[in-house]
Amino acid sequence: MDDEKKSRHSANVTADDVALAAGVSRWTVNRAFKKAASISPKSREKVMTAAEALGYVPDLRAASLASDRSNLVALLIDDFANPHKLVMLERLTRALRRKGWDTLLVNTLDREDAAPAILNASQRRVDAAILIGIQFDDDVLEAALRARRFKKLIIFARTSENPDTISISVDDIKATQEIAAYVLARGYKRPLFLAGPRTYSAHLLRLETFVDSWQRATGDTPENISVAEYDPILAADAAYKTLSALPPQARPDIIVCENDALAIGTIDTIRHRLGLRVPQDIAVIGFDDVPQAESPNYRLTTYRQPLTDMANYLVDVLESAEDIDFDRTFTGRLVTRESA
Amino acid sequence: MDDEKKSRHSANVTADDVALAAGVSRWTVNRAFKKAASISPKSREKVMTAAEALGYVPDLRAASLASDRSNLVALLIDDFANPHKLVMLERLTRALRRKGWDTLLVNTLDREDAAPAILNASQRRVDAAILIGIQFDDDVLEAALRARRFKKLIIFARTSENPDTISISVDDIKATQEIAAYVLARGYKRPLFLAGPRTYSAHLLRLETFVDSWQRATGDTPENISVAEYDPILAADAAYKTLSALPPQARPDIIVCENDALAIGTIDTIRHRLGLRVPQDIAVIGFDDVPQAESPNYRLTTYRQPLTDMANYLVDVLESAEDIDFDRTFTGRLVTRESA
DNA sequence: AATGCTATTGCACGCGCGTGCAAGAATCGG
DNA sequence: CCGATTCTTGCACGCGCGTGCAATAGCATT
Repeated sequence: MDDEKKSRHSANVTADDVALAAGVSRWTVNRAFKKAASISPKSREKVMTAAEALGYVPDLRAASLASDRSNLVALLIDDFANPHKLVMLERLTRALRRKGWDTLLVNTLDREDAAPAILNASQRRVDAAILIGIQFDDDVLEAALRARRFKKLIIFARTSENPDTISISVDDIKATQEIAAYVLARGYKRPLFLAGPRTYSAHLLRLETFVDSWQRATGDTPENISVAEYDPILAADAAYKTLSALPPQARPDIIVCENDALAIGTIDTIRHRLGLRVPQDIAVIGFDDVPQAESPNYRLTTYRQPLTDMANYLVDVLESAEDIDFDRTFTGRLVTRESA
Repeated sequence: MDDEKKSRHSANVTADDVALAAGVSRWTVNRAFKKAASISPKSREKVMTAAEALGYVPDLRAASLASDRSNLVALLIDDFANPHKLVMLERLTRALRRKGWDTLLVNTLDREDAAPAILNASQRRVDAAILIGIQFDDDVLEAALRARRFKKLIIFARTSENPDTISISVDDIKATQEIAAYVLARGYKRPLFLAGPRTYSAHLLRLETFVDSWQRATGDTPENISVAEYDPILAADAAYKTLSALPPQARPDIIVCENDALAIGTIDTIRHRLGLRVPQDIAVIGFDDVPQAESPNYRLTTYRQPLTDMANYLVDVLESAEDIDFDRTFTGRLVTRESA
């Protein structure tokens, strides 16, 4: 109709149009779209029908600009090899969306692009950044902190000693102690710990805790090996190399893996390349409880993190305004299946 | 300093502040941040140093609002079980970011929340929506189309007959014919096709093509079974049920799977639950070439989609303004390993 | 019917930047 | 050294909505 006023932009229907159609002011229109607004049921109804007819929905960019609150978080991820990340993405996006938050997915795998990507997210004025990657401690984390626009920087499912950071994770020490106790109780004698990259101190926690617990209980120091990435293929190779070099009587009777990705690669290797049985010849324990762990072909004993609770807590943290110390660890549980 | 004018909002440093510090106008400041802007090297430098000192970066929300171009795409995904999706996320986010696009991750797994989530993305005025899920044909796709704000609706790595949609995918027919020819050439006699959900017509393409090709070449009609989801666990169960019911001489000598997730579950079952060898007793072929396929434990023969090319093409589509028919299929290649 | 109170509504101003054009500065040939 | 070009720069106006307060309408009470 009046396409004069629609100057440059492709005739967007705006709150003004709806206001005109509904016979109210623009502000009433926008109020109709907020749940906790003071508006009479009548006018809300009028507005809504008019809006429906015109195909109007509020523009979140403008809302964000005006309110200085974007309801957007950046999800930084640098690990696309571990299927468990997919589970985390699902849980996080779901929990966030439930409370009206949107998720900007930022790929920081390529270290060159990581800093620009983070900067870019900050230019979208995200309200927080969530890290669910691996190698964040160094450059990436620093870049994220330097782009000082993140009101909150949350490390999810990993501990971090950085004080500028909110860490939401499972209690690794408690978890690993539980695993060690289980291994002991089941009568295993020669555990081997298969760890991920050793570069970052936080990653050593499970390894150290396991070694400590075992030493304390038995006096023996368990062997351990580590791989450069959390990759089942690398785990498979590392396990093969170690195990095939050992005479049968010197073989570990259980391999405790830092996570399920490593555990699955290990099981595959034990069976196919070494021709041994799991758990009869060598048992395996993982960590995370990925979907595959439940498969009849793995039946992996593993430690499940309460991801949903953690995600919900994360959203609570986002919503709360105070600037207190939000760090929190959760307790998961050992899921015992047939692999150990 | 002058915190009077910073009224409600937490003293954001804006282009005006930088302009003041650099002794230029606000417009010059913003020009300095666009690569293709007419600005003298001198003033750009002045602006940049001032910006650096003040910690200024342009606000993309405001830019988007003013220009009616968000440089944001919504990535709709409803499948978090297949690790291949993680690879797709990596490739897509990388290709997009390279050209200045950001990615909004929208979880449409929960059918209840799918429509609101899509609506919400449209309220962020994303420039396009990309679907990389599975069950999109019906409600979700319709919801996406109904939220008529997506300038482009792209179906990635899957064909779609919907005319309002841009489909970027691998040529399934060609690919499956190549697989069928390979199976034939390797001398297999009794193939079994393991398919995914049958609900959506597009998914039947590989199955139908394989059956057709095989019939044409041999006169025989291959058996086929299907599972309700692309889930290795379901595939494992289905394969077990079918194979264990068959006497050895009636067993298929090769199982052609609609994708790698199914193939991996199948291999696990053949080995562990049936105690048979791959490929000597039963060979297996997949589709996608997930990272696991390369593992020494699987060595899966599979069909690799040129994901990077496809992602780059997708970005090209986003950048081009014309409203032509962008549908395009790519040709991948059969990666032969030891599983078949 | 007047009064007092609360539930609704309207509005001025601002959020930070892009567009398109016009004014000003720099450059060049003769 | 001057007028003609070409670069740079500045600016009015608008993008669509939120905030906080003032104005108004609605309602029950006496």
